[in-house]
Amino acid sequence: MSEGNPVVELAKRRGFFLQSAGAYGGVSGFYTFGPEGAALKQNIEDTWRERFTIQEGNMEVDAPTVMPEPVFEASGHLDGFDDMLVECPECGDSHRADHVVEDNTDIEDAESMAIERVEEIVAEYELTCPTCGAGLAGQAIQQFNLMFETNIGPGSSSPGYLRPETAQGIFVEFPQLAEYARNQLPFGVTQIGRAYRNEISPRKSLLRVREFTQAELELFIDPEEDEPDLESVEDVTAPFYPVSEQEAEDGELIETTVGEVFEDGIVDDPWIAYYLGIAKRWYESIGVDMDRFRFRQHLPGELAHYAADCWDAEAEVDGDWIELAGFAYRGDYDLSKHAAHSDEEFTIFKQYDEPITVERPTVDPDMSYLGPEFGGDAAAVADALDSLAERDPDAFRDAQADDGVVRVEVEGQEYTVPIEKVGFEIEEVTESGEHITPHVVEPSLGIDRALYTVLDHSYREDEVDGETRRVLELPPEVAPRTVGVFPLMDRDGLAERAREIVDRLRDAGLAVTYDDSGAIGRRYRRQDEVGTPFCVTVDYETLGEGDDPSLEGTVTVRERDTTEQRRVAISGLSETLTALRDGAITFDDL
RNA sequence: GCGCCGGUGGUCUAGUGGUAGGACCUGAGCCUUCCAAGCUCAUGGCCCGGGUUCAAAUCCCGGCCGGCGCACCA
Repeated sequence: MSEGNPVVELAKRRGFFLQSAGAYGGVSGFYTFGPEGAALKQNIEDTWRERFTIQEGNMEVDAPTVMPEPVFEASGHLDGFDDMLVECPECGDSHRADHVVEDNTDIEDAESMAIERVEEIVAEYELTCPTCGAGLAGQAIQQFNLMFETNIGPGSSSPGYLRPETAQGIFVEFPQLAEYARNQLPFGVTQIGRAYRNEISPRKSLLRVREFTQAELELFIDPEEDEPDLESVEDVTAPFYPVSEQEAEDGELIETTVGEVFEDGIVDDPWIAYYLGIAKRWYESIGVDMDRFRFRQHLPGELAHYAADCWDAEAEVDGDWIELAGFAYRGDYDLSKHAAHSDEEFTIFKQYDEPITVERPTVDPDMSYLGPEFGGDAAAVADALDSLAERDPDAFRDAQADDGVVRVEVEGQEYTVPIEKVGFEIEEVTESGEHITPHVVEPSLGIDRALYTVLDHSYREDEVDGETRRVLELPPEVAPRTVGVFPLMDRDGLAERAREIVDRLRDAGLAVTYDDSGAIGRRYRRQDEVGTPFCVTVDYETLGEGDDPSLEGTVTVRERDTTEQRRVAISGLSETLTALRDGAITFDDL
């Protein structure tokens, strides 16, 4: 992934990705996908959509990348994404100031404190640099927010942020999305889109960037009722790296099935297990090497505070394990947050099997009395009576026996209401169900990292007659183009015939490239480098002018990985290539 | 953000205080009946700004970008 890496060199040279705005010196952490990369990325997204949206019966949305500030107040990103950095005056190292405080004092949750307060604490406790031990008192703490900030409309009265994850765009629309799902759990909502994080130090090519594409599924479930179809993935095998192995001296990967890890309690939640199985199949299908892939459980310290359990999909790239995806059980954290901060309900009405009858204390205050008596506070008094009835119905019974008045407190002031003006009753009501806040299961994937991993894992170098042959062994389904069409030579009508074939194949919906420049071998090599799985060559036999007249109307189809060739009739060529691309047949079936 | 190292055509690189050469790639032509063959020609470059100097791509300073290490990665 670093400079001098042959995969990065190839990616730049052949148009997979390049650093953006190079004409202006470049900008760190932003990449442009070139023609090959954009096609590859689109194909990867299409297969994800097929697997996680269509096959799962979920619905896809497309939310804005800019959201107003309250959304991120509710989600916790406004505070949680704010880092406090303090720089050591001696050694120059920067550290998280809140971590320094929490690690060296009894103070907890320094993260949520004001900057000034943390500065005071650092001075009070005479805290020192974790690296060199120099005193940090008096050092200014710098605020660094990972979110890109902007303004919505003129002026700065309406701040907005570029979303740091796509998920919030789904959560905030939950009330309407539940309606679209006819208020039936479970339902899943997917989104593929850009997210933005103003990283301090982007590194390692496409693996750590400031703008990236996420593919996320938010599955809303009833935690008491809904279960995944685990049977459909129980035989999927994958390497698992649970906490116990990570903490062991000689911990190792456990190669086993999804069914087993769930049975053994290694993966606690059935939904997480289910999506690990789905995701493993998908990563394999797009060309991630399963010998360099694993599912790693989050260590206790890594877990977000609301997450019961979390697993990452990881791939080995250049000797490092990088995170490709996270699978988290988020509980009702997200929906509860938005319910608390917004004016909407983020619940689903869940019907009981049988309606139940309950006794419920109610009040129906006489507003024609309360109004004149309490003026502007009348409504608040009525509310207070209402909640008192729910909380402590005995207060009303006592009032009847006692002095005949009910006492409530509104903003510190006591009000007394005659019991006969309260309208207190114990009602028998029939309830057919209750409002529940669904729990969220979230598989969240990084598309750019998947793309980079696929490039890295599919790259191969062969020696052929002393020459290096570079090949991207991309699965046909995701390759930027499915087929290259060449005339054996650019004369004698071969090129014209080849162009006719290009048109036919494109009409059939295939991604085709045409090339008649230079020797045929060079053209094969060009396609090898960008991962085109098949090449079609028009030769003299095609025209009926070769040694074997029976081959008229046929072309050679060459397979990238073996460089073997088979003759195929032009009449069935588009069907054959489509079947090869979709995996309906293999090259050996020809 | 800190430290060290670096930045020459699309890619990989040589090089000097007097404005640059190669290889590959790419394009045109010739040749060529299946895996980067050959010949001819052509396109294309010293990261940006400032300083020193008669003269800077070269030396110095700053910036930008990259690699590595540290920190960060909710």
